[in-house]
Amino acid sequence: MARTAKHSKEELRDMALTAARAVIAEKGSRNLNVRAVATRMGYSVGTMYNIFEGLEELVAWLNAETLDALYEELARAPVTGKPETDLHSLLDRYLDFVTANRQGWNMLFEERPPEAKAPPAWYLEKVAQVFTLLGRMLHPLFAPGEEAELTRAVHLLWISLHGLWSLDADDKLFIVTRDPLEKTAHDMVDLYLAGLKARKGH
Amino acid sequence: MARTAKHSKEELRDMALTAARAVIAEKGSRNLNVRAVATRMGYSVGTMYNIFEGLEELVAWLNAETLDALYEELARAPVTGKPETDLHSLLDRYLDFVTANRQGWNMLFEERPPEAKAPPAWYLEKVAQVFTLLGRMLHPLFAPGEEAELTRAVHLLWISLHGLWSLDADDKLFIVTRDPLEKTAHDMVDLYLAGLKARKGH
DNA sequence: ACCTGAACACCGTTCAAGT
DNA sequence: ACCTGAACACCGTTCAAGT
Repeated sequence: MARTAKHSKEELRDMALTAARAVIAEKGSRNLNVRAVATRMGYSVGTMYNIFEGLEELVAWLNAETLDALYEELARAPVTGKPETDLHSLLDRYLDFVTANRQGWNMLFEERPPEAKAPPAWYLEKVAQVFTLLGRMLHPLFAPGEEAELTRAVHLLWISLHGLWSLDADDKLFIVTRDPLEKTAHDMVDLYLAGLKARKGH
Repeated sequence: MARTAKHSKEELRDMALTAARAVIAEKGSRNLNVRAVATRMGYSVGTMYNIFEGLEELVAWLNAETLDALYEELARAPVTGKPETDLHSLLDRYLDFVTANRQGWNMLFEERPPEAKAPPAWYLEKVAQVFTLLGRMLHPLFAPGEEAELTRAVHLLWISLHGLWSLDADDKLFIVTRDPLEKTAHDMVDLYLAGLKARKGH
């Protein structure tokens, strides 16, 4: 029943990713499994292991696509040079993206390598890109030569927002507050801006 | 081979929780499973379902114990009335606890109910308790009648720290920064305090 | 009433066998 | 070379059968 290769490996990978997204859309990311993807793309289980090292790699590819889409969305945010304006409009794009890509977004947080395994270089790069965006927006709040402080501020803000995303992805935000995600995100940025400006005054 | 009940249901539950902690200590929380716990406590698989509704309930009990131990540790933090001092010493207890209870701590973040299922009342209470502690410490920074603002500040700070805990639990903190958890936590609190004081100045 | 353990329904992954 | 699908090694959970 074997067939001659009708598709290149890249095509097969795309087919698998498309099939995976369909499965997720239908049954949720928790019910994503190798057999369902294989069936949907019209191949057998074994072929999945020809395309990917295993399920984890398939998920990694999905997450890479999600991160790319996110960055594209964020990079379109305007930079006026006014940190308040810029950060809030960046945040709005973040929030729009999260709303529009619920399942994919949640899957980013479900990634849990079995053992402490270093993430691939491309992953680190994608994260660094987002940091660069934030850094550009916070830049006016810092004097020349304060690059270390700027970097630090970006990291702290990112970690804080991560707390918010992560609670939201787990549907646990309501345990902390009844306020909507959007309001909480903007409040958090405001508090950070206040703290950073106070620091500048020194 | 059935035996007459030598243990009450409470005793069985304690035995199961102890066995579970032993399994976790040996093989990690990801390798916790019903069969391993049953074997270690000297009972059969079926008995586990006599004690608990399922694996998830066992994990919930473990997490409840962890949260209790955490609160006991935190509640011993001194309250001098100086927010800077108090918050940082609270943070130190947090960090000590996390270091001393790695596995249990991580498990708190792995909890992922299959469907959006409301957490039990006791869970909400335990979280609210921690908020109360934080609120007591931030209290001096707010004028009388600003209770809503105080509550808001507590929530935002808690969410931010959650971002830090959650990255650390996933062994992903190093992606953001090479600074140790402790330093980042204290820096975050400092930035918050700066923001809150700036607000007060208005 | 309590406990057992075989059995069921799933998984991810492997691999000998087919074309 | 590529693909298949049975088989393996695990899981969580159930339940008829034992005491």
